[in-house]
Amino acid sequence: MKVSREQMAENRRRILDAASRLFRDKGFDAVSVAEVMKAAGLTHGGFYGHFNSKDDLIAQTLAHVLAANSAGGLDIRAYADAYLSPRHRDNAAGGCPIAGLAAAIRHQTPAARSAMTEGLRSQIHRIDAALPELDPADRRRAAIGSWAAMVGAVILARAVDDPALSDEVLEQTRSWIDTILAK
Amino acid sequence: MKVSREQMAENRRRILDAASRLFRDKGFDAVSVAEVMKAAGLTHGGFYGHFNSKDDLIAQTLAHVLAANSAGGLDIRAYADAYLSPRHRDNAAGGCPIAGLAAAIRHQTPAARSAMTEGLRSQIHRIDAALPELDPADRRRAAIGSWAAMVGAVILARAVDDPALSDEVLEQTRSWIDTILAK
DNA sequence: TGTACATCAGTGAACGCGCGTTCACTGATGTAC
DNA sequence: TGTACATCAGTGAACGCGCGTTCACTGATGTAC
Repeated sequence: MKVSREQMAENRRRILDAASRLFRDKGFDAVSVAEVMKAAGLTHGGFYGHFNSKDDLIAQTLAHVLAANSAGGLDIRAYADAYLSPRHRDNAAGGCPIAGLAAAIRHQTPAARSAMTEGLRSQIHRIDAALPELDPADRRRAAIGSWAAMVGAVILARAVDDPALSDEVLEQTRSWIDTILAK
Repeated sequence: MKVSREQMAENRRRILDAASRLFRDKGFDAVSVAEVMKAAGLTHGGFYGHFNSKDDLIAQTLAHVLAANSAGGLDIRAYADAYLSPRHRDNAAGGCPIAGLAAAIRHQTPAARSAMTEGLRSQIHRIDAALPELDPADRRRAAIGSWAAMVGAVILARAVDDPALSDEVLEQTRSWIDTILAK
């Protein structure tokens, strides 16, 4: 049955939020349209009233979640600590969409790639802005280098089945970045 | 028709080589068993004479390709240059299986995770051994930190649709690692 | 060494299943009067 | 403000397709004599 305009807007938001968590948790391919709609409290048939296709959902979900994650300034030390924590590693569904989905973007549509590119650009800019003590050239290099290390460490820590090695990857990367940024 | 024992062993090797390239290029889900067999010059029906399932193929392919990629010592500077080159970024099919597949391992079987864990362990050890000028604690930290940055940079460079940003991610990460290891 | 035949790697049609997508239908919304 | 009705968001059955997997069959291999 028809619902009010506000209800429809809220349903759309719930679909995007559910998709965002499910995609980060299980990957694009392993999540079905029906699963997303069920998690949003709807049935699968209504999906195409909101999106043109699953690919469209993927692109819009990325834009949605990357916008939400790129707000505000940050304290680089505290940010790296939280990013490289076991808590973040174990919470892919609610964690950084770049760490969770960047590797899968290669096989997605141009719209999805474009959303990821803008998310990465703004994230690098945020980290750059959080390193005021460095001069501009070093700053950009440190922003990109430390961000690559953070993303790589979380991906590797999540891939590994040995908890000790997984913890070590996070801890050593955190310590490495700390040491360098403190130099 | 039946083939000789040597031919069968070669067929098995060709299946693993084809799977290794296809998985790195397109991901586990996007490659079908039939596609792998065709790339190996066989038909899909014979697949189950070599492997128990697609999951079994994935696990054995990982062990196969990670073993091939972990042989020999390395010169860290030259290795980082090649790893963080546009050539490596653009050659996922023939490139590092950790950069190409680590993020997808989370959703695979325990056997596949275990193969990836051993591959990562041996790669960290190789880099560690390539840094003899550092004392042991710094060495391990530098090995893990720089490896995380290399893997992260290649994944990010492959995700991005802007060639200039993609090149910059590689170049700045290379420069960052160089600067640190030269300190 | 030569021959007969049991073995078994590879073939290709067929299966069942889950997926993305479509569509006829329902009934609450919200507008025209 | 109240009423009649056109609109349309959501429902759930159904579709077609590609996938992983199975299986009866083929014919070269390699062993027993």
